[in-house]
Amino acid sequence: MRPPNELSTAFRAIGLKVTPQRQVLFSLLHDHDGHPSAESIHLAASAVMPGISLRTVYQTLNDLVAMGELQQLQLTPGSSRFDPNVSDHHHLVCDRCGDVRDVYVGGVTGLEVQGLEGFSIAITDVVFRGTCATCLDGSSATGTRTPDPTRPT
Amino acid sequence: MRPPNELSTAFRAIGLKVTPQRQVLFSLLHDHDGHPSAESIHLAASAVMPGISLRTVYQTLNDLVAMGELQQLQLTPGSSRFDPNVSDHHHLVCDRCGDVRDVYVGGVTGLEVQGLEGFSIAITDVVFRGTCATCLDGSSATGTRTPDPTRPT
DNA sequence: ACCGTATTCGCAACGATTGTTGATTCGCAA
DNA sequence: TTGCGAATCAACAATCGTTGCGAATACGGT
Ligand SMILES: [Mn+2]
Ligand SMILES: [Mn+2]
Ligand SMILES: [Zn+2]
Ligand SMILES: [Zn+2]
Repeated sequence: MRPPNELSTAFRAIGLKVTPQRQVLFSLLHDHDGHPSAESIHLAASAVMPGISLRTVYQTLNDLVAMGELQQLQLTPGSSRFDPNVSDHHHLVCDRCGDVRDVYVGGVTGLEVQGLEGFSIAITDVVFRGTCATCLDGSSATGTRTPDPTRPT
Repeated sequence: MRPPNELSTAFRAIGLKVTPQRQVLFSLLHDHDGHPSAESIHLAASAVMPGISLRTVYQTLNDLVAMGELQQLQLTPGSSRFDPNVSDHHHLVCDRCGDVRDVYVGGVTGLEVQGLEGFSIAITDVVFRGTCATCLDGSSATGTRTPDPTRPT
């Protein structure tokens, strides 16, 4: 994501106004290297600007995604994750704790794809799923993912 | 996914019962090469067995996923897609119509990953996003994806 | 055939996200 | 500086996909 001042210009350029709420979000997202959900962004924003509504957070996130300043990720069931890093990178997803981390991958353009049949590829997403270092250590301690309570115990 | 008779044996082996509803689902999923949602599976099942509940469909899909007979995919916001193809393959996702197709990819194990830092990779998912042949042809005709009605027009 | 237990089904409830509406505020171009 | 349209908020309602719950029913090992 570009820095707050450039985002302000970009917003005005397409007829969107630069409000205090949006500035808070610009700033929060700009120096954030994680993959927060809308809810957690709202929480962080509320600390800086009490009273900011979740509705407004969603609105601005949607705007930023539409402008290509923010990436929206669907890596797990449940809520979307938003990624201020729009450079060419990929993701590690921990099965245990749900953590998402950036990873840089070489050789993506060299993948041999069979069966394209006229499909025109715009972007390639690589997702590595497994277990993060933290969850490997205390091998059953720190995980925060809940088990399936579907079946009787 | 394995054929219905083998699934029946596998279900009984872990203490799950083989009901008519489940047999219908086994059969429907076995010879299905697409990536249906729970809803569309329920629709197809209802044609064969009127009255089968969506709840039961979800239940059995979850069982099959837990057994590794079915893959659950989160490719887009919205509903999960279920994939009876559990062989080593990857996916094409059309941005316009939402269609999902199988694709076989070589060179996945040769990807150079930087920044693993102790992360242990179990599986690698590659998702190619772009435009399918059908949507490229009638270039604005066949797409069935709805635009964002978020902002005033 | 019997019985314990898994399953089914319908409905309620859930989490995430968006729609609405009206009153109020505010950004910003002219 | 002023005026207009956009944005916010509050307060809900609604939607979608999925799961929880409980009473009735049906598998299947014996
Ligand atoms: Mn990222
Ligand atoms: Mn597939
Ligand atoms: Zn972890
Ligand atoms: Zn298409």
